[in-house]
Amino acid sequence: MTTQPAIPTLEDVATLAEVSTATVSRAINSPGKVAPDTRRRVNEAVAKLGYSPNFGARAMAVRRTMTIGAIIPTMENAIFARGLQAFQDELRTHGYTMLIASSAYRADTEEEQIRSLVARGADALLLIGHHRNPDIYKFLDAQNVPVLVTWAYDPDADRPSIGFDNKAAMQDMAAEVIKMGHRNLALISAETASNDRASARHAGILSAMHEAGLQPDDLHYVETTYGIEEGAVAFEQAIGMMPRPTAVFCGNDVLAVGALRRARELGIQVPDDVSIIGFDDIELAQVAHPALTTVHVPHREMGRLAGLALAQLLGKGIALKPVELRASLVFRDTLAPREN
Amino acid sequence: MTTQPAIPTLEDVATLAEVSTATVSRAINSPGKVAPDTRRRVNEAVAKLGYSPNFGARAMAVRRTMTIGAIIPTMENAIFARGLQAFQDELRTHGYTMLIASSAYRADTEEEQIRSLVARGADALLLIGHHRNPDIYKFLDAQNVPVLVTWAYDPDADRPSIGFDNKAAMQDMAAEVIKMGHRNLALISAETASNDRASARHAGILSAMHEAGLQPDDLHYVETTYGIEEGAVAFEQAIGMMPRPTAVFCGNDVLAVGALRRARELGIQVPDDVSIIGFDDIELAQVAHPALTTVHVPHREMGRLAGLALAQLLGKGIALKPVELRASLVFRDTLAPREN
DNA sequence: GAGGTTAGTGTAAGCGCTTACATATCACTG
DNA sequence: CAGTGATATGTAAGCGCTTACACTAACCTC
Repeated sequence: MTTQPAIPTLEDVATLAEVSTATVSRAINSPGKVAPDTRRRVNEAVAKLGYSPNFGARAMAVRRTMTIGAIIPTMENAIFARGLQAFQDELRTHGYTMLIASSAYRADTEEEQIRSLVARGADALLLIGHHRNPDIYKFLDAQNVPVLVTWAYDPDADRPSIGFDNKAAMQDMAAEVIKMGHRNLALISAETASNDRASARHAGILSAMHEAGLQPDDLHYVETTYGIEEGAVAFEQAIGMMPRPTAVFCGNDVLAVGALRRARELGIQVPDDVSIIGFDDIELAQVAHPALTTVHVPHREMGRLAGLALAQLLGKGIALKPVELRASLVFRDTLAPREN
Repeated sequence: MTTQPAIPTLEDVATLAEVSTATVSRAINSPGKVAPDTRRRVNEAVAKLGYSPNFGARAMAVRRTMTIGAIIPTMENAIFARGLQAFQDELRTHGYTMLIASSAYRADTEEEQIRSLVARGADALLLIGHHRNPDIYKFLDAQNVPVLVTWAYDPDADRPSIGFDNKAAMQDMAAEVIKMGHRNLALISAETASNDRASARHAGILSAMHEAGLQPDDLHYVETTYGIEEGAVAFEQAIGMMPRPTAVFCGNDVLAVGALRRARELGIQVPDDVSIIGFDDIELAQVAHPALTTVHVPHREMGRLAGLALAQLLGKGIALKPVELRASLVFRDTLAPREN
């Protein structure tokens, strides 16, 4: 059994290139400060040894990582994928790297992930939604890690957010649905325990109902975990309630697609027998058949602006400012007026 | 303007708790070695200061990170999400953390990501597919970072893989399709340039055709980038070729769903006018209408086994062994016999 | 040709942590 | 009660890197 060859370090490179470690460091990080010939020798040594700088050591010496952490509730089902992609692309143009973690919609896991990303030296964090344990915000302050909230917008929260008003968006949609004559409504909501967007969307419907003079009790409410199958099960439950709903709101498109499928399986016509409304406007919404009526979220714009804001904060010290984006209603084929 | 409060370090905790840094370190990492009373004092100091250990410094001192890197081609569309989730879950039970990066199906980006994860101290790497620049494998050897390949299986490759035989799986499916009477075939393939799974699937179809006495020329071939819309466009192209194909294979379910949609838009009946076959069996496949006939990939099992293998390698020095899993055919509603 | 730049390089301290080793206590044991 | 072992803690070196500062040599400038 041969002994492991040691992993090459800066010093090994320096020895091989016959220069000091300082020069190697400079050759790598600011090539302009080094004579061309020296640079060449260093590069050759790097290549020959298969040298890779130790990120941890570097981070320790310069005291920043050029890394920004993002924690999203889920990686499945692409709800956050598009926005994150834009976020990452934007960061990249500014020289930052994104580190990503997912919390499975659990507050305790999210907290763990926050601590882990901070430990890994994230220079800043992107978080989804405002609501979380105040202790963790205190911790972030102690660690001096700035936080930007997205997928939500609340100018009054103590952390800046770049996003849209979930409640207002859903309220607009609900108002339209009510205007079309629907009176018996249902909502299949994602779990609201640690998801302030879900509660806001719920509140939006209630608010629209209130404006239209409907009673909160007129809304059948089913709460379920995330997933297509879960949406299907919830739909079956909702459609069985009395009086039977003529319009079923879903907290997100994934649940809506599940609902749509189950409706088909039950022989219930959409939108003739029942209307189904989603939220998010992910790609799935267009592919579904019939194509889903939903609330369009400006994923890419949100991600891009968030990346820009954070890069500018870190790079130029420009403070984070709340930015409100508009969600819009997308009417496709799953919503129809209620004939009376 | 107040000056930034310094970020608390081990030493700050030590001072506050009136012990040495060594004791704090022990109190945190092996509480059993520290007197209960001391431990309490340390914990209080940690909480009070909002202390978080510096991961980089720790990694440097212990020379490992308990972190495993995974690089997947894409985060959109959830193809890899389920497998990765299982991978992560398994790693977690062994005390490892997963770091994830996506390469957008680009070889150069993947190489960058590999270097970045290695720099960050990944103790091992999970990679999709065997094929990549030999230099990068050399680099990984120099850095002494073990690699496990997945989503593919090739016992003859010089790196161990845990996955399935893409060619054989697609060949099985193609044989069935041919047996059903289809003679005019088309394949909408993902880009094969840096995607050995895509080429293997292509090869599988050709192989089945060969067995059945068909000519390779009888397969219309369209290559496209990843995405639902891309699948739709490619389908329109494929269906216009002469002789008109009666069965269209797709390199993955995402392309297949796009094809399905375009077929509907063009008024082409599936499976009466044309059969459409996917690959992967992601959730989307069941939701599509008609439900997609596809090749089921054992995502979860693959992820779990990969995680286990890596954890055992790192923890107990158990060498990685290639493991072949079986992909299976799932017949749903988009494939029908060809009436002659 | 003395004085002043500038470019290129080296020396060494220090980033925050772990851990081998040394030391100090204390409770037994025979 | 000297000797032993267990338990708890401290001291200090070292992990791989960056960078302030110091130094040298070459090149101007007047």
